[in-house]
Amino acid sequence: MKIGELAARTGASVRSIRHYEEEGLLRAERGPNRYRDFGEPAVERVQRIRVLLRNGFTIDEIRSVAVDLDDTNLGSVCADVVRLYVAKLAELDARIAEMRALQRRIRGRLGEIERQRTAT
Amino acid sequence: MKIGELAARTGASVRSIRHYEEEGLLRAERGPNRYRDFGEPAVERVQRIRVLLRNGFTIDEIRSVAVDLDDTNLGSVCADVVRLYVAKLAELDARIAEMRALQRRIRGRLGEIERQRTAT
DNA sequence: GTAAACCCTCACGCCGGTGGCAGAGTCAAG
DNA sequence: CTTGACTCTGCCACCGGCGTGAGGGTTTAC
Repeated sequence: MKIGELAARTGASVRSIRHYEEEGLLRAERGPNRYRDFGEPAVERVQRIRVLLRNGFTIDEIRSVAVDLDDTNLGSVCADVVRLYVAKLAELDARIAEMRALQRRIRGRLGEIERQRTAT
Repeated sequence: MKIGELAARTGASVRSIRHYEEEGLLRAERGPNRYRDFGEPAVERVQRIRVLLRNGFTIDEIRSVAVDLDDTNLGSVCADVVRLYVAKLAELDARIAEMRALQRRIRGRLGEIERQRTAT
């Protein structure tokens, strides 16, 4: 499929997809007209890349776990990848805890505002 | 306190703190020697700014809820602030759910790697 | 056969910093 | 009274993950 279709099906912008390819996270065939041609698995691959990006992985880190982006090729990861995963799990724990605390603060604040609005 | 101490106590860089002040998130007295002079509450204020930044608020948004950064001055927020808070709560919900799903995926992957390592 | 829609590359801009540098003032200790 | 650590303003440049636009080629639909 061409880049526009991949963009539409993943929610990523065309620009982002080109960026992922430039950065080596994604591979594309090229026809005689230099257009990128992506296979079906690229859809899930892009979605997974975006989930990782939203949650604290950098492009470089994603490249290092690239083998895990497809469901083929399971196995054959090095100790570095394992260490990265373990570190990211801890990071995610911390971020989740922080977000929860922030939610509590905001909810508390909204409650106060509501009480103030009602109590007059 | 002077900017260096505030930086040390909050973990923010001196540069960042100047940036927050320029952006109007933070106020500082100035002595006769143009040095910034922060009060004790600035410590918590900077920490709160950083929590918000890490969790999806932009500088502009933080400025708009600036009145809520201190524990004084509660009350007198406009409807825009309430809308922002409500939207951010939903965003945080989504982000937390996604992070949990990602954790599950990573844990699953780590489990597979472990099984593979053990089963040979 | 032409207009719209798509694709290409190149290259600059944004945000929330972070760093560095210059040139200068200030403060505390020896 | 000097030395070193700190502070000030102002500027320029970098990062990542894109957005945006220029200037061009290709494909598709009428």
